[in-house]
Amino acid sequence: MPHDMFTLIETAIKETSGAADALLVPGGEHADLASTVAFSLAKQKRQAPVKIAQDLVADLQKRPDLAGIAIEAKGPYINFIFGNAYVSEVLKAAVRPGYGNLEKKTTRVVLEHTSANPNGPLHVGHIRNSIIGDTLARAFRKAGYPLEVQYYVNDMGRQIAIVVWGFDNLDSTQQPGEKEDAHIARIYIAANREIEKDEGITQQVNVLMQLVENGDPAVVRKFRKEVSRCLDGFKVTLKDLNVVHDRFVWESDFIRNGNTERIINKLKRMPQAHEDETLYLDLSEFGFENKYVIRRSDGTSVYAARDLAFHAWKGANFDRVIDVLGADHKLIGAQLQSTMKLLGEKVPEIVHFEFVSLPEGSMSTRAGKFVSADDLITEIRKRAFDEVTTRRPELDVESRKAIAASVGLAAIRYDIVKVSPEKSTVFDWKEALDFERQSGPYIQYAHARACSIMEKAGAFTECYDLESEQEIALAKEIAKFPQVIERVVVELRPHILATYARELADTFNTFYHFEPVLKSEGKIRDRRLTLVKAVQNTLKESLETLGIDAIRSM
RNA sequence: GGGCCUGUGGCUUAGCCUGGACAUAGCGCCGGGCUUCUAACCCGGAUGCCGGGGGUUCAAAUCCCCCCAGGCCCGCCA
Repeated sequence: MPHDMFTLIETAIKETSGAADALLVPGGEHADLASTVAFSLAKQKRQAPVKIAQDLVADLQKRPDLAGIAIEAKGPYINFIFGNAYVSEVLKAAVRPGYGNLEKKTTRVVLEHTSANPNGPLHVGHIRNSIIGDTLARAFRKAGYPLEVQYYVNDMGRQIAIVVWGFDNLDSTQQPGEKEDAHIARIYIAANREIEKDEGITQQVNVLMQLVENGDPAVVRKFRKEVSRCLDGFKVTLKDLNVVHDRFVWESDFIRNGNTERIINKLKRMPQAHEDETLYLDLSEFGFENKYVIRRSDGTSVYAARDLAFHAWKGANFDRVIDVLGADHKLIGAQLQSTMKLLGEKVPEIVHFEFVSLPEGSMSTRAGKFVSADDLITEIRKRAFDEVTTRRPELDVESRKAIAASVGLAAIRYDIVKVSPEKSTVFDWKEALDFERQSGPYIQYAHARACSIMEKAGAFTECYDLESEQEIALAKEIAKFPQVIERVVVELRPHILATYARELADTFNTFYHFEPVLKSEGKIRDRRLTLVKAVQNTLKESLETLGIDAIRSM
C-alpha cells in the first residue's frame, strides 16, 4: 500500500511536470512525501522554483487519482500528505497476525553465519556475526523467502590440529563444571604456549593435518570428537541467544566426497592456474596482487580449496548464496567471488561486519584474550534479575527469572544489531549491561504497555477512523513496517529494523502519554484501542524478527 | 608501501549508496512530570565549522579529489 502511494505520486508528477525524475524525498515533519522537482525544472522553464511548485500543485490537485492526498506547495517544495483512507487501510492490515509478511517468493536462499572455528567458546566478536546473521534470516523468512541457515564447521584447520595435539600431549582433563568449548579453549591456549617454546611441535601438527586429509581413521575420529564437543558448547550459547541454524555442514565432508579434488582439477586447467610446488591462481586481472594458493606443497588442500567446493555445492542447491563474514575475510571473500566467477559458478553475496575489539586491543582465542558470550549472558541475566526484582517484587522467583532471561537477551541482541555493520566497535561491559538506555528492553517495555492496555480493555469494536495528530502519526509509523522488512533484505542491513523498532516505540510512548485510551469513551476509545492493538502487533512482529521475545509483561 | 572500512555535540549513534526544507536518537548535564492505561517512561533546555582542505551543484553530512587519524587485510592460517 505505501509503496503504491510512492509509485502513484511519482507517476503523477512525471506526467504533470514532464520531468524525467519525480525527485521524491521523505517529507520529514512537513509531509509524508515531498518532491524537489521544482528546483530541477527552474533552469529549463526559466521560472523561479517557487512559482513552478505553485503551478504544479494546482495541476496535481485536479487529478482524480490523487484525490485522497493533500497536496500543497511550501516554497519550492511540493508536499504530499496521505489522507484518512490510507490510514484506515494501514490499520486494518496492522491488526492482523503476521503483519509485515511479504509476498511468498520462490527464490531459495542459503544463509551462512557464525561458522566460528571450534577451538574455543564463542566470544563477543563471534556473536556479532550470529546476531546479524540470525536477524537477516528472520527478515528473509518474513519477506517470504524459503531459507536454509547453515553453520560451516571448520573441522580440518591447523587450529583443530593444535587442539588435537594438545589433547594427545598435555594434561587435558576436563575440570568439574567446565563447559566443553571452554575446556577446548584451555587446551588450545596451552598447546599454543608449547608451540612457542618448541618449534618441533609444528611438525607434529603438520603430520596430523596430513593424516586427517588422507582420512586416517584414528586421527579423523579424534578431530571429529573434539570438534563435536566444541560444537555442543556453541549450541548452548546459540540457543541462549535465540540463534537458529538449520544445518551444520562439515568442511571435511568436501574432502571425503571428492568435491574438493574435483574443483582443484577444474582449477588446474584454468589459464590463471600456476603449478610449482604449490597450486595457485593468479587473480591479478581482478586486482589481487597475492597468489591465491589452492594446494600446499605437501599435497594437502588449504581452506580456500574446500571453501570453493562448499560454495559450489551451495550454488548448485540454492538460488542465492549469502555469507555473513567478519571484515578480516574481505580479501579472501573477494578472491572467492572472483574465482567462482571464473569457474562459471554462482557468486556468493557477502555481508561483512567490522571488528569488535576490547579496550585493551584485539580479541584472540589463541592468547586467551576474549570476553566469552557465555560470560556476557550470565552477567546480563544477573543484572536483569536484580532489575526485575526491584520493579516487580510481587512476582515469584521463576517469573522474575523468565523475564530476566528475555530482557537480557533483548539487551544483548539489540545492543549488537543496532549498530551499522561497517562500524567497528569496542566492547564495553558497562554499556553492554545497561538496558535502561536506548535498548531492546525499552522496546519490549513499550510492547508490554500495549499488552497491558489490551488486557484491561476487554471486548471492543475495531474502528479504523483516526482523528488526532498523535493517532495519525502513530498509524503512519506503523505503516512503514513492511517497507522496513523489504529494505533489510534488499540492503542486507538488519540494523535498519533495529532503528525502526525503536522509533515505533518512541512514537507509541509519546501517544501513550498524551492520549488516554482506557479512559476515553465510545468511538474514541474504540479507535484508540484498535490503534494500540496495531502497535502491539507491529512491535511484536518487529521484536520477533529481531530475535527478541515479545513478552507481555515486565 | 598497497587495498578495504570508519571519523557526526563530552561519550555512543541514525542519516551517506539514491544530494534538497531548522542533522536522528540515546547517555551525561540543567529544569519539569507518578492519588491518572506499567516512570525500563514522558515533556522542555543547553551543547554540532557533520575529521581538515579543495572541487562539482541553484543546493553537499551525503558526490569527486587531496590530506590527517583509527580499525581490518595483504600466509603453503582459517
